[in-house]
Amino acid sequence: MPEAMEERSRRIVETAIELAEQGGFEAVRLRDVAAHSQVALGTLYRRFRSKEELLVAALEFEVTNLEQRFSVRPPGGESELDRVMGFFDLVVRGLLRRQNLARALLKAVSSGDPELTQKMAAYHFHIERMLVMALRDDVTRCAQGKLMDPAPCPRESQIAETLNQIWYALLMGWAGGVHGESSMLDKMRSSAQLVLRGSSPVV
Amino acid sequence: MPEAMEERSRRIVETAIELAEQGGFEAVRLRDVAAHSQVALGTLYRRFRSKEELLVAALEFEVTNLEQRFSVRPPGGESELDRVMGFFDLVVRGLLRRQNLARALLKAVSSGDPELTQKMAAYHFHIERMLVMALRDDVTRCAQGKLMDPAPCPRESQIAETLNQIWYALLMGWAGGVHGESSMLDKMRSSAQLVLRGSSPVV
DNA sequence: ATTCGGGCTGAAACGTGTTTCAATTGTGCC
DNA sequence: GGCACAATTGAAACACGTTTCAGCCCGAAT
Repeated sequence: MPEAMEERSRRIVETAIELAEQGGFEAVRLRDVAAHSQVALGTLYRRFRSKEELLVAALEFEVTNLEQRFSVRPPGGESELDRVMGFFDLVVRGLLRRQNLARALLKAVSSGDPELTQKMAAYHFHIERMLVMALRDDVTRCAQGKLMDPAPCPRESQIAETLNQIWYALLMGWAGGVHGESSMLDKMRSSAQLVLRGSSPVV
Repeated sequence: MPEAMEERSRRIVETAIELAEQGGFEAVRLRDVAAHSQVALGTLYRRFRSKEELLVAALEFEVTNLEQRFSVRPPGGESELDRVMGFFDLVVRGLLRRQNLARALLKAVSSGDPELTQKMAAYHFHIERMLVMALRDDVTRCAQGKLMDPAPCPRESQIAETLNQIWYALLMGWAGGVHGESSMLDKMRSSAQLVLRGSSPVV
């Protein structure tokens, strides 16, 4: 997780992740988090303004993780569609490994708290960056596997943004039990197909 | 407020809507709702299992409302894009009139509660039905302005589902303050353009 | 070493969603 | 009328996010 994070805060976030893995959003009881991370409740609240903010910090953590995996084994494939879907496959594998955590983070994200807007924007930025790279089949790295800014062209931005929106909605549906992971991927594939066809450079 | 709703329940939902209009999600304090609707807290909980369920009932109410407006003044326009955007304009006008309510309902919807899955599916069904009608430029009504099942073809279903997903994600962004209503509509338009281009029958 | 200030602690308190329960009320049935 | 049964009530209690506060600790400045 992100560069500058002090020991204590890190312990808190890690505890939150553990608890969320085990029992989801409700299992992240802040009293427990504080106790488990050997910190007073007041301290926890000094670092994180709310339960949601804590979980969003956990999300940052996990997104860094995803970027790592993405950069190590970038999705290959012949077509843009295949590569984009390769990315979503990667994400789903991560989700399935820790469903409780995933649902907890989604719930935190969708709390609608305007205080978290900025962090959410950053999150979307990361996802869209990976989508652009998958589109291009070109994963440019910096040091330590950190990803570079791909400087997307308008078409790429538009596609990535749209795919990200669709993906977000599908995740929400998955979290609520509307559909399972395979049907989620199916829907994503057909939507992506639509979007990519619609964006193909004028022939 | 669908057909069968008993007096007491209706009063409760209406109170919830009032309070949400005035102060958003947090202002809907169930004790207050109960008091305002002249009902004991226990009664409220007999009818609605949770705050979220109550607000989702309010959403049903509002969707019926929207369908009414939709059916009275269906969005016109030359192209599929124009008509679809006409629908979203309609929705946005409704949102803006009562932003607090809108945000409250969105928050309730995105609680991720699996108990609400069914109601959410119903909600999406209604939205997608209107989208299909907008695509066709053919709003078929039953009695009392109730909408008929348009029996969408696969292409229509696919488009409507995808547009609905994008719309949902944009709404969430709006609720969180990521973008204002005009930029939300802009984004919706460009995404819709993409989707519709991609779905145009093979030329 | 002393002092200062900020963060930490422990514990209590508050607000609100949710649950529980005994007593009451209303309603259909005999 | 009297009865059974379910819904309603009022009030209390519980759980957990959040706030508050008095006292303590520790490192920096003097």
